[in-house]
Amino acid sequence: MSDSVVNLKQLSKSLGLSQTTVSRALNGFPEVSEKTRAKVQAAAEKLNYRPSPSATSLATGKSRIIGHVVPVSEHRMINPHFSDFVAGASDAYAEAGYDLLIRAALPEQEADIYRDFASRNRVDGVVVHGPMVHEPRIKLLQSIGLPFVVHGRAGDEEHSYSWMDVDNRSAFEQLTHYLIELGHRRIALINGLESMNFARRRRLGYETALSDHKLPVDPDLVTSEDMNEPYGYRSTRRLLEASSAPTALIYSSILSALGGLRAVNEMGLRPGKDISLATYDDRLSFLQAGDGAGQSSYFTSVHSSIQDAGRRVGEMLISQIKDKNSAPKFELWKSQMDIGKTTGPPR
Amino acid sequence: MSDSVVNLKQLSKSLGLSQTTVSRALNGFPEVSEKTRAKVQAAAEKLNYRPSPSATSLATGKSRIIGHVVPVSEHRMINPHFSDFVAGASDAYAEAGYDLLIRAALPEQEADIYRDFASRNRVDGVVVHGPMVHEPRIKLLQSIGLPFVVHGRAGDEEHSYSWMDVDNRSAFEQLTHYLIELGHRRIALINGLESMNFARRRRLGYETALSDHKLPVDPDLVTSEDMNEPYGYRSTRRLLEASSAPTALIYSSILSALGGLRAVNEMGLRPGKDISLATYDDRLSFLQAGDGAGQSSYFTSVHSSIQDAGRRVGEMLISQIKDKNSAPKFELWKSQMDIGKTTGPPR
DNA sequence: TAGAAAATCCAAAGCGCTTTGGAAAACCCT
DNA sequence: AGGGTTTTCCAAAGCGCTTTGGATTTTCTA
Repeated sequence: MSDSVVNLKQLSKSLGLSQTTVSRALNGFPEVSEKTRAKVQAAAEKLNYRPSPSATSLATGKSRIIGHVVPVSEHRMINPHFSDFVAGASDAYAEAGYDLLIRAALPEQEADIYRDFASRNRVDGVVVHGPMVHEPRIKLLQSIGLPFVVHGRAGDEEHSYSWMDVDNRSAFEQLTHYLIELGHRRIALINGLESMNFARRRRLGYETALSDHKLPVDPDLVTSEDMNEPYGYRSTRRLLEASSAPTALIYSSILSALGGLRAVNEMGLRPGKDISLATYDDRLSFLQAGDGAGQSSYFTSVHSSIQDAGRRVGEMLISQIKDKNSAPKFELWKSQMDIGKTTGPPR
Repeated sequence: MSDSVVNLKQLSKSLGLSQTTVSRALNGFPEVSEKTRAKVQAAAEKLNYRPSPSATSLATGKSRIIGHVVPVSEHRMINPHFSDFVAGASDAYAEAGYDLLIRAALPEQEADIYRDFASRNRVDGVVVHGPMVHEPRIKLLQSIGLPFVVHGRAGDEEHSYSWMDVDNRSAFEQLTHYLIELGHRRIALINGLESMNFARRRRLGYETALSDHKLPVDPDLVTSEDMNEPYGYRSTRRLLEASSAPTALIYSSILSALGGLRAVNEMGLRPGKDISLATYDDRLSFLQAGDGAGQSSYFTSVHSSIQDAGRRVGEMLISQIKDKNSAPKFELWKSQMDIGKTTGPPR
């Protein structure tokens, strides 16, 4: 309760012990008897002792901080998926006694920031967000020697670093497959930016399903942009107003799906009847029903919680930091399919 | 380019100067000649010198980190407005050489975290998010002596601390007023949690407008919950299916407005014709059109960019940290009204 | 019970920076 | 040129922790 600030020296003086012993007692070293350890812990509690992070960090070379650099594009668009991911990650960090540090950066500054992070150990490790098909950050971080876990995967060398990803390819294959079986022949894909690896994999899955059914791949039915609501609206309108409109649309994000839904409604089309909509769903918390109780979702979707992903990536990174020279770990999550009300046989 | 790590000692040895002089040269102290300062800076650049944050922090007692504690509710719902706010704030921080630290916490842990932050100066200041009507954090932070800026305001004592807020009350008064002038008599308010101060002010504005026009305030037309999409959907359906349904609805967030739109569409009502929808709009980046070019918005709304707010709050906090005993500063932003396509005279 | 082994503790040296309190050098004026 | 300023620099003492290398005490073994 007391807000007085005690440091190690004062604490050990009050105990009549050396700083060494007190430090060791508190940090669980074996060369201190359980009796004194208990005494020390009690005193620390009572005097409200909290070690200074900067002093600890200076002495150990560890900061107990995980870095996230968030790429700020020219449009200052912040990826809303980021907040859910971070919620999960910071949860894992808090449990392990780590803090989360964020630095906003233009893409071209990112490399320099990593160097800065590492050279003066401001952070003990970083999470790499949004890996591209060609991902220079991975080699950079490896050469710097800064521990990292990638959320997603880069296009190549999947075994030289740790990552956690969902099976985007099979998710989209499954979704497309389902629509084809319903009878759809012209299916559009409102994809994310295909410089991103996840988007490329999704497209691959989509095309695989089409090919499997001997259906043509029409490039006019695929769009690729930053996944937000207006993009979903805009591209849906454009596609549906074209001469040979698709009968089904697959969205790479529920945000663009919401935009698509708005467009469809505005055009007087009934989802699931006149037009079919399906989407990938990151289970963004602010779009989820609060109760969560078994009510089936509105959109037909494949889903996987990005918040859970954040937590898992955080855990993986921390365990990697603790055991520095452990082998890279990979985790590939399957996403769940969920039939909602927005799909049906074509008219 | 070189990844070698040089510290002050090595740098000063290579220059044939003392650590004192080099440190002073780099930190812009006047007691060093411009000639040596230039020499020092050149060498620092060449050797890629970066001061160690923990050492600096230990020596100065300043961490150059701003703390944000994000309250994690039981539902693990992360406020999506948070990501945009943080984008703006971290931008301001980056400019001033500060980093942003996030710690996830259950509401009951928050006080302890502030104490922890301050006692060992892990952070130099904090941003207080989501102030309640009664806000214990303010007194706590004042007693601890940790600099802070509130995003929003608490209900009382507005002059003892720094804050930045939008004029929620007049914004909602204006919106309600507009709907009344269009001819609406039964107007619903889909509000945020009214334990939050901003929601209370919004309701006040809404009620003021009604009273000004001698219209009754019907508690059945007001709902109060966490602002997300499903909430908007659910409450809209419920309200519109009731015996004496409103002809217009005002939403406290564009997320619930999107939910409301979904409900309305599903019921076969045309927004702006059969039913009027208006909303407060935080200009969340992922709902904004990428081009931004003068296209009028879809929703009738009052708006103010929460990202800009984040940047401003960040700036205010940093200036307060730099000038510790400056008087509290307040900023009240007016929000802009924008007539969209979702409102019209009642049927 | 003596001697060795194990358990327990400590003084002091860092970690990499800032800053105090001077000292030395350079400059300025009459 | 001599005195006082002003400028320029430095040695060393912290900041609050961890950790090395011993010293001291206790426990165990025969």
